[in-house]
Amino acid sequence: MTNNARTLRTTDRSLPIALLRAREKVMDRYRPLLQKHDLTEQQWRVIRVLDETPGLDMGALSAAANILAPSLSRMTKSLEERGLLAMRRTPGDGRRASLSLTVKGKALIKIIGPESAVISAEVEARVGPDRVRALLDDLHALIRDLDGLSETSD
Amino acid sequence: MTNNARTLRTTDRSLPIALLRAREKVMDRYRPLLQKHDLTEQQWRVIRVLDETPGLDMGALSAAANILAPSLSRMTKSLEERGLLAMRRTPGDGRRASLSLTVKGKALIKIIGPESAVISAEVEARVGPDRVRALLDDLHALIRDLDGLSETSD
DNA sequence: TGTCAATCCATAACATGTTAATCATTGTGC
DNA sequence: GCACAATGATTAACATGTTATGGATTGACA
Repeated sequence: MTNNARTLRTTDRSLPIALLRAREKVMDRYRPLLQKHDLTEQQWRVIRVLDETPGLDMGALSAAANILAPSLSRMTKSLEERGLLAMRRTPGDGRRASLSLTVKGKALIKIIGPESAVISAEVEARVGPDRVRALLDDLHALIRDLDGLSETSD
Repeated sequence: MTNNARTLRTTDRSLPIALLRAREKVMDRYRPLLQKHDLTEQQWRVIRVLDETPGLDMGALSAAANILAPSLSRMTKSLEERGLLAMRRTPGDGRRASLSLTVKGKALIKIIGPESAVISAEVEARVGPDRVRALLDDLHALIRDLDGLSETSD
């Protein structure tokens, strides 16, 4: 190996890689469900967020669903064509768009939601509910601690 | 909202979403470095893994770097063209490929590795070394617990 | 009120994610 | 030795990630 232990970390102890692998392992459980309904995980995220908070604009939705604006533009277009969400210009501001689920979109939530909850319960049962809770808290704490992109201490 | 608390989880308490957001926050710190060297994070992962374990075949590299085989095929082709890695057919088995870094690839590790370690140290300082360690352990435990794709308990 | 920067969104271009299908090579059973 | 399944890698096709750029609307301000 080119490097030694004092410089580059082993991939095994790399935080980004561990987070990626953990996420993939979890998502593997949900993928069959989403596939059954012809949804990508990103599309499902958009729909869920819009269910939680209808009327969001692209910027807010992008932040809430963790999807970059260019991807979101493409996605909303296709989801609109599928009749799952509606997009209209804001009355006051012609630049801004207001997004919300259609009846069909809300119906999808009602169908997939419970099935998704079953999978979540399975994961919790396997990992342990308390450990899942603790992990969620730790992750949110990590996010808080890293907030502010370039505020290094020096 | 269409759902209630007993069915679909709030995006805030969704494990996949939390893992995604945490990962993005961490990666934001590394992105400028990689960009400076014209590498994507995936390319960097491939290079690191090959540094750790030279001679891997596509399947093993795919698993170790968490990159699906089709993506990896494209990437190795481009990385080979850039002179960073070398690929040759296995003597014994004409299907299999053996991948390893070139001198130029190893040189890249020597340059980026220390800079990457600095960023890791910054992240640790911000989050707390013990908490990072605990989080890594928890993530690996999660991965272990979820191993085996469809082994539900019923 | 006309100019100009700022804001919000969309598009472009290329890399990767994802599933399905294909191709080449190897192993198996007969 | 030959058909045939199995294996490892690639290709195809479409969706998303990512940065840079463009277009339209708005807001500030002289």
